[in-house]
Amino acid sequence: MSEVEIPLRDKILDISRDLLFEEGYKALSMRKIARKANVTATSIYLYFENKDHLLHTLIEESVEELSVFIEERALPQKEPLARFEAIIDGYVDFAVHFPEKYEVIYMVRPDAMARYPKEKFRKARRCYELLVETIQDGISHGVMDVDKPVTAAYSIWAQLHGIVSVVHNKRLDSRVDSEQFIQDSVEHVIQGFLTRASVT
Amino acid sequence: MSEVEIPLRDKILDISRDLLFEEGYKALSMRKIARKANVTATSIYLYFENKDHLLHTLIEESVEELSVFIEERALPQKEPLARFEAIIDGYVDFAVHFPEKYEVIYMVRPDAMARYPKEKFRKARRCYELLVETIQDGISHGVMDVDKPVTAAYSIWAQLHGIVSVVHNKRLDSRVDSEQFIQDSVEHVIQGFLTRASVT
DNA sequence: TAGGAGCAGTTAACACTGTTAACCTAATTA
DNA sequence: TAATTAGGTTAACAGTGTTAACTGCTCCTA
Repeated sequence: MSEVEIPLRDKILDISRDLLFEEGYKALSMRKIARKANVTATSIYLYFENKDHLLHTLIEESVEELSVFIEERALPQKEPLARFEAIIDGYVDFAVHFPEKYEVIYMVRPDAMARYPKEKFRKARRCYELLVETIQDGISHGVMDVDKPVTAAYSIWAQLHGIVSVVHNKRLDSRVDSEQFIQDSVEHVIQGFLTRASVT
Repeated sequence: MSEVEIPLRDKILDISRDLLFEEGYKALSMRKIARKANVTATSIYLYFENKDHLLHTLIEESVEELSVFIEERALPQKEPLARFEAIIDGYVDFAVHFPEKYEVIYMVRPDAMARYPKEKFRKARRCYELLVETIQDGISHGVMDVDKPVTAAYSIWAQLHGIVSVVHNKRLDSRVDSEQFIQDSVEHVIQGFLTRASVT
């Protein structure tokens, strides 16, 4: 078919991600994926235990990419404030530039996640722990004002996800520019955790 | 069967909500609902156009209850700060005390929502607008420090939802007490929007 | 060079899903 | 009494995830 033969496993993942993003979770079926890959549905089971595992693999892939994306931006920054901002910007930038990958992470509901191996969560935690450490650093440098870094980190992820969701789901007031909305919101999130002294 | 004959429509809604909460979205089927109601699957179609509409009704019901719950606590408060706290506490209390109703609101994914009539969103907006107004009030009273109330309100919902989700999905570190976590987080959310002068 | 192992895919089938069309029956109304 | 309607049923259709059993085909070894 194509010039370069893509291994079927990767082809299935690509097709699944596209279908998931375009038609949503409900419309995703093994047979539809197979049809797009010019293959029988049963062939998918040669590479994935079942539909859930296929989705988990997709999630895991995206989480890994998001983690790398954030770390690439954050780790070079040595100042706690700069690193803090880099983490947040990294998260939002990833969501804006790769919506189909970002959405996958949150698209599949926890009920399908029931069998999701606990250990896999660790990967998602890598960035979370980086954020916690950065906040702790910020506190000792006197630039951040937070009581409980662990709680604050949770709140920040939730806040960012909320901002991104509003834009992705097009729930924004039509008069509001989405670029501007994101920029303002992110700025607000950041400022909410700084000491008064360090506000620019 | 039962002493008091519950109308079938209500019975279907109750059974659906329970099944949805206990077994998740994926496991919810028309036939299973019908079986629990001692009725045929097709009977459900006498009261609901299809499965999506049944779920939409469930969501709408919960959104309405949440709105009433919040308004009951917030409207009596006339001071902007007290009302601000009442809205936030109301939201979290509802989520903690009626998890099966709260979860329904976020359980069904936007792809099933595609056909969800735009007008229905207004109801969800009632409390959102109350929050915006309260923030604006707080600003003019000099107790709140927010640039864009509209954006801030979005952020607050997202933040609260994130906090609640972590607890509901039992993703919390086993050493962390969930009651304490909620209390600390909420406090942190609130403090993030106050002027330094008004911090207790 | 023959034969077996194993890879990569297939076909056929099972039990289950949402949904529709056609039908029945008992109560209410004209 | 006759007609209509409300509230349910049965049977069927197309589509779903998943399994067991099969087919070619390539490669390694005796």
